[in-house]
Amino acid sequence: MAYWLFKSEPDVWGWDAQVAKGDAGEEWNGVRNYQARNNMRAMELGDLGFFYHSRTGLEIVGIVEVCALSHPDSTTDDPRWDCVDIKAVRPMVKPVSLDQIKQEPRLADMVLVKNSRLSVQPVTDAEWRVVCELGMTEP
DNA sequence: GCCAACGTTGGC
DNA sequence: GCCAACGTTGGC
Repeated sequence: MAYWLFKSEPDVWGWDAQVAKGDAGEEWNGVRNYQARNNMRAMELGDLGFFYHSRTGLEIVGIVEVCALSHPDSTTDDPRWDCVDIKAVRPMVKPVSLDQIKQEPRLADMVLVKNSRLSVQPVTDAEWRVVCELGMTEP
């Protein structure tokens, strides 16, 4: 069981859109970066991830679950790209802002801080617990 | 809206 | 296989 972080611009695909998809979930498509793709290929059913709003918002707003293993990305014919499906699990009771994350010493090594451009990132168990604590939600 | 950082592309 | 040029991302 591993933890991840998914980034999206809320204007394009935000938490509300994800919630609207319900338990069926939705393809996390459109990723055209090898590192991000490889992270998705490593995911297992039931893995959890944070849902982060980039550009506008700059905060972790909810928790999602991987509900389909990596498969071809339906938005392209290019066989290089595939993606998992994710579904919304629950919102953060209190969204966790990038500012908070940067100010929390225990989160200093988060990929979000170190390599903010990677759109699908791994999160360690320890980081997961700290962010859940800040977000006042169950780990 | 700007621009630094990063990833990808393509000519050599 | 190198690296300059280019495109994209995302915090500010």
